Amino acid sequence: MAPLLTIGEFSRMTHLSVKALRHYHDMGVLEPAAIDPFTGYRSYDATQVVPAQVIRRLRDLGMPLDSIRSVLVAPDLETRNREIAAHLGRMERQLAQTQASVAGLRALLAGPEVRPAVEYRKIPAVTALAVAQVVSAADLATWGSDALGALSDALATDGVAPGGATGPFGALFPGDFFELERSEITAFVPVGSPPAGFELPDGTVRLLEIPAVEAAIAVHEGPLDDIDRTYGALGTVVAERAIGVDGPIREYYLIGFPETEDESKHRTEVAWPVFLTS
Amino acid sequence: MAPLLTIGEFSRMTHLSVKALRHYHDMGVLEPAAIDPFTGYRSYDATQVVPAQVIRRLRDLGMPLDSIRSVLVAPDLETRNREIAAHLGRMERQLAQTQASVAGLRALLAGPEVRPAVEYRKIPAVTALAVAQVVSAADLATWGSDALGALSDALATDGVAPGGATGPFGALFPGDFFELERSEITAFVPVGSPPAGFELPDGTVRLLEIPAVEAAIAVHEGPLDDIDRTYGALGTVVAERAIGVDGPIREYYLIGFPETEDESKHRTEVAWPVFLTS
DNA sequence: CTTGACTCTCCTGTAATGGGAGACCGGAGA
DNA sequence: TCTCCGGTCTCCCATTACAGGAGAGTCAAG
Repeated sequence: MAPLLTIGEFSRMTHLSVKALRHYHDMGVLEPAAIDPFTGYRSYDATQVVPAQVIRRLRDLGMPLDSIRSVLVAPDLETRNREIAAHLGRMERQLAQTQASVAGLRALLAGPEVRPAVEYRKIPAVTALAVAQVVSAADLATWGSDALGALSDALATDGVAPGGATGPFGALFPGDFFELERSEITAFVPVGSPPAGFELPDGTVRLLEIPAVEAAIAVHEGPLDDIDRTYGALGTVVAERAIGVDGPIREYYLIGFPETEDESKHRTEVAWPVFLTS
Repeated sequence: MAPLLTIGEFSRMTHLSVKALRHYHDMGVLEPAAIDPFTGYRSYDATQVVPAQVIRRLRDLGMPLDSIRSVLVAPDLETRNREIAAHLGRMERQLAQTQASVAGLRALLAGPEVRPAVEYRKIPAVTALAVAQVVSAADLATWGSDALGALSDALATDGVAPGGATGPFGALFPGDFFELERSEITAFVPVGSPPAGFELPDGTVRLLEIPAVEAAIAVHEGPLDDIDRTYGALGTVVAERAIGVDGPIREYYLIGFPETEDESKHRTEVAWPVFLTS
């Protein structure tokens, strides 16, 4: 009453290649209903057609096999839907980034080389609330908004910063972050000196002295996805003047998501520390 | 006046990892401005920042390095834009397929198991105009519409088919097409017997005798992306009744794109040849 | 001269298969 | 019974665009 199918028959029914079915077996995503202990022949059950087709759909959506396995073993519909929704969210974000890339590409190809103005300026030392964590480039955006939230919460805590923020939010990027795509990033917001002996309640937000620095500075206009253009212009100017570089690169978010959703209105100051050699 | 940059400096300016830059060098996508013949150290030029950023954008769009190389060596803007447009077209199609997959997935997960009705019927032999080619699963949709066009053109040719088509368009899929994702597919349209000795002008369209066959048949409703559901149901029924399988599987496009753009209205008959063993 | 930061090449690993080799299995015809 | 052919098995290698790390050479400053 439950006829078993050979891998070839099952392949025809599900439109999954034999190779793929064997791979799904190895990965534990779709186990054959039976395996002949002597010949190793796989046998599938007609009831496995539907799961196999679900797998096909999820693969079409680019979901990795590991995630598919979790989805399939999820007992209840709720967990299952949550996993799928999470994946669709990732897809959506990826699509948004694709569109941003297209826009950035157009600007880069058609653009008349509008070099942002670069100035040399000394940034004074400040006291700041800060959070630091090792972050990879892929997680930067997510981590950034989390960090911003944490800093905002800390700011709002009574007694921490009597005068509120004394400047825009910023972040420190060690040089090797751009080379390795992964390094410890520090997000901060400058505040007036807090009452002596004051202790922060939360463990992640610390009080940090951001040292003074002399830097080449340019303001990036537009979405952060395009910020490499400003880095390039800044780096070119720095290189042309033959000036040494030292210390982490800083970004100051003059206008960001808290101010407006319209990314084209965003303004970010990039400060590239230098010390004059000439 | 043209200062050379180390790979690390260039990495910081472009937000491309050192590893990626070396890889681009190996692939011939972005050659360093100079290479020290003794140490092998790569040196980059400030003018290479913009090309590097273009590469970054194209990679964000998922364009393979081979294509990026072609784009970069393209001398004129026109060729360049054509390449990019072609890639965006591919992306768009992929997006459409993603959406279709989401819809299909919902139907599969939420669906109340609406099994299409399966009947056993004998299909009589017919004479048909046919085109055949080895096609891989990925190219199936494209090839299908091309083949349909070729067949329509042949039909419209004077004297070929005095009575016009005598039935819907169809296609033959050898069993191993679904297992290997690549096999020789035959698209055909039945016609009345043409005048004796008549010769077709075009080389690709041939006259073919489609043999009679006894088959299990089900009608698939909706887009072809979901046709594996009908294959599964059909295969399950065939397997449950313990019936042998022989010959290529056939699809008849009762209602397709020529009739309506609305894919949910499409109707495709799937005929799975069987010969009764009981 | 040493140290530490930087760079080099080369090898391995990733994810999800495809391609192919060489061997085994099962049913059908001679 | 032998043989043939198609189906299946397990391995191993290739793909893409890098990342990670080993081991060694290079550069500039103290």
